[in-house]
Amino acid sequence: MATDATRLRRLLSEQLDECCEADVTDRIDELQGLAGEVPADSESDLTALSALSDETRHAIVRYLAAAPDELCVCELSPLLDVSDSAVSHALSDLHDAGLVTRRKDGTWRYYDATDRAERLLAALDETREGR
Amino acid sequence: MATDATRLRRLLSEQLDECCEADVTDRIDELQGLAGEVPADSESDLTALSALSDETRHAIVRYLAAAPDELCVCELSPLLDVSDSAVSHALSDLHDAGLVTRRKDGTWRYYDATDRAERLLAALDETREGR
DNA sequence: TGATTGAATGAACAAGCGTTCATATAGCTG
DNA sequence: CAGCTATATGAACGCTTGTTCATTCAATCA
Repeated sequence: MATDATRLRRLLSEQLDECCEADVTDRIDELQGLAGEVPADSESDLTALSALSDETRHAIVRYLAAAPDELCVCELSPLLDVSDSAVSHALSDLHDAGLVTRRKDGTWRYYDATDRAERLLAALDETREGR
Repeated sequence: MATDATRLRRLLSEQLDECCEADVTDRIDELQGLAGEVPADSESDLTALSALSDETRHAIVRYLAAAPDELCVCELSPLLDVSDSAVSHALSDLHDAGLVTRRKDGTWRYYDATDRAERLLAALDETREGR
């Protein structure tokens, strides 16, 4: 993290009527203390969000979450307007991101949305701006 | 959505012991009916997820959510190891995505995480794989 | 008003990413 | 085994996107 905090010092000088150097360093420490509350393993969070932010993958997860049971590639493909290969790639990415489960049954592979995926979709649905 | 469903027909022929053409079309209708349960305005969902999936923007929202009150650019910059300009760009994107609020106070602009942002972070935190 | 400063914006380049096409793998069936 | 079929995987091209640098806007104060 950058260490130049000249503007921050100026901000504090404004906020606090009387401001000594200790106040400034205290605030900096306080802010950096927030980093402790930020989860360390944010990488899996980023991959999950990134996976869900693509139109194709998002649609797949929506369908999997809406369906009462698991679906296979051949059921998803007709709904999606991209090639089977693209669906397969998308499902692999989603699986790696922990957003879908994968089950093998003969030549067919069945996929379903994970709890993590459903929680994220619920968060979106429940906070969507009314319009 | 693609209309070729030859594989789907084959799958159904396997699943159902006795399978007539009506069964196939019924299943197709059923699957396409799922589309109705998929939110129409998914564009704002995608922008929100995409905005949160970038490391810089994600960190900003984490800090804003962790801080007891709103923060300004000059308080975020020292924590982030990117230029002030990048922070400003990131905050604009987050604001457009509905993930942060913006308040003007003199020359300073204060930002805070929205409910939508906090719900998404909570969904991530509560479903993170234990490891 | 002119100077200074916090923040926003535009252009532009590099890096990342999603799709398609081609090929490979794995399971069934004869 | 040979052939077929459902997915998976790899390479590669084109588009998107995040950063930096430079500039502009906006607000305060002399």
